[in-house]
Amino acid sequence: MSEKKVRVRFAPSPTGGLHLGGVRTVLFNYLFAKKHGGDFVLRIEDTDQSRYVEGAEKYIADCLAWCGLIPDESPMAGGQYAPYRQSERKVIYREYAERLVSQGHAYYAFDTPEELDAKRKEVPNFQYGHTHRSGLRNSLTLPLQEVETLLHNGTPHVIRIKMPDDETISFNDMIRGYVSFETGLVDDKVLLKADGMPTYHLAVVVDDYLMKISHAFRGEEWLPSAPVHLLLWEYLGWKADMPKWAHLPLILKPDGHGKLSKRDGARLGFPVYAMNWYDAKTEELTQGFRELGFLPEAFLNLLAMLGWNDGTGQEIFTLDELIEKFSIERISKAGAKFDFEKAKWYNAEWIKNAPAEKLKVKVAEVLTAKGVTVNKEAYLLKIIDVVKDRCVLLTDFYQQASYFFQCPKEYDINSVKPKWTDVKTDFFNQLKDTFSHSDAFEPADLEARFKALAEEKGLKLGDVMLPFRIMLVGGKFGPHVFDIAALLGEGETLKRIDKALEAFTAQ
RNA sequence: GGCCCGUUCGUCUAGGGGUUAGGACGUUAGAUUUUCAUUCUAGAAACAGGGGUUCGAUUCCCCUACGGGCUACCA
Repeated sequence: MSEKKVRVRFAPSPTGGLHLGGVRTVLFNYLFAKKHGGDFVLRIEDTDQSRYVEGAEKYIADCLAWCGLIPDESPMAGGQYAPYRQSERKVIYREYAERLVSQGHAYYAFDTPEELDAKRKEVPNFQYGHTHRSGLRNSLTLPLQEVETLLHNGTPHVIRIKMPDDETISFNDMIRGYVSFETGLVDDKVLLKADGMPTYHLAVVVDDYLMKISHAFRGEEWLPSAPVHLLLWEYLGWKADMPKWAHLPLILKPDGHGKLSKRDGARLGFPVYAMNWYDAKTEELTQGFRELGFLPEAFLNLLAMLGWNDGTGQEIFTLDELIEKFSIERISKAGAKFDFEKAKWYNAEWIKNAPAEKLKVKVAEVLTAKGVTVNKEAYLLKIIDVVKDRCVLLTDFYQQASYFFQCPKEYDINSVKPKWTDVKTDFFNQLKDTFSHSDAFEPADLEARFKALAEEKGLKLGDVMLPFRIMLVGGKFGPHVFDIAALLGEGETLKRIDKALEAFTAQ
């Protein structure tokens, strides 16, 4: 059993955008698989046709691609255990459901949803289980003849598992340790729906078996239905092949309580989905981490730290390091509240530590998207190096770098105009002359000339430094002014002084 | 309501029978930077409560409280 090849799966249902909790589940699956030389498969659980959303499947694949978590097998890439879309495996499930019925572990139930709704209203704490199933319309209560007639006539029905009245079922969760349940308290879950599609409960067991899944990671919200799955593995005769379970702690809302949801992002002003998600039905766009300006490396890094650490205090990890150091034993049990401030810190760290070469394509995209023309790569690289320390998000490069490519359109005029004097006008006019005599146009030389002139004019350095910055940048931010001037070059610097002077001295 | 899971600074967490309970984010105060950011230094800040077990519990056990999840022909 221990020689069994590691195979894990991420099994989302294509119902909308991919939540950060989902990406974390992918990550942990992926890390575990890669660490053990195993396979990572993507399986689409589209058994609920009413919830199917067009485009969601491609979106999920795109998210994984952006993150660099590429499945070894998937509906798109195919694989030995295809198909990987449950809707395309529909015929498979019925056979196993029927097998369970014939073995007495499951039964046909003919109650309509309406009847059950009524029952739930009428009976407090109603459960379709050993306490109530004897009073309902199913193959356990109806005469054999009638069941056969109903079936023969194509009467809509479901197949439900028959939970034992009084058994204790337990297992060893890789994260939580020993967990146990009383079967009498769990209801007879539907296995096969009236439309012939399996529910998650049946499909997950059948497919995990057929696809030889060795370890199953999923959110903690699945823990209560684990006994159903355990029983199914047993009844189907596959117990020896059952994957090891790992129920991941949930990602919670930063404020208040409960699972983090898409709505929280909108409410609190941060993304929850990996990438932008456009809902055609509601015409609603939900912003993603990618579009907000996160690096995929940072996104993965911060997700990994939500519920896992390597015990050393290290917080910045590359994907390769995560693969190397990942271990299930170090996953925490408690849910984690999502902290967007810390998320931004991770991104800032990744931007700060990335070589300009790695950032150039993304930065160029940010700038061009805003209408800034970027054509000289060597220049772009220098600019990135000089401003990346002040960017938290990739989109910050617009504000931090665009003035290197175009003259500021607006000036922080309030910071200069009230204190403007003719002496200053005079100073800057002469500065142009001094600067044009600088041979190299290097920061140190420019600074020396600037200082000498200020002294000559009897101006305090502080009185002209800030105006000079605003002339070149437009606002009170950016690297050292003389570095900026040098990067801009003589022509552009003089031009900007002129242009700003006009604005500063206008009535 | 029932069942299941959980509980160390505001947040993410390390630790684990005897510690000044450590780190990070955020925050506060300084230093550097004649802008902003980075960087650096310092500070405030936590073992939910009650019972056991023990010479000694934050650590082990039980209870309570609190939090979360599930309770669909959704996943």
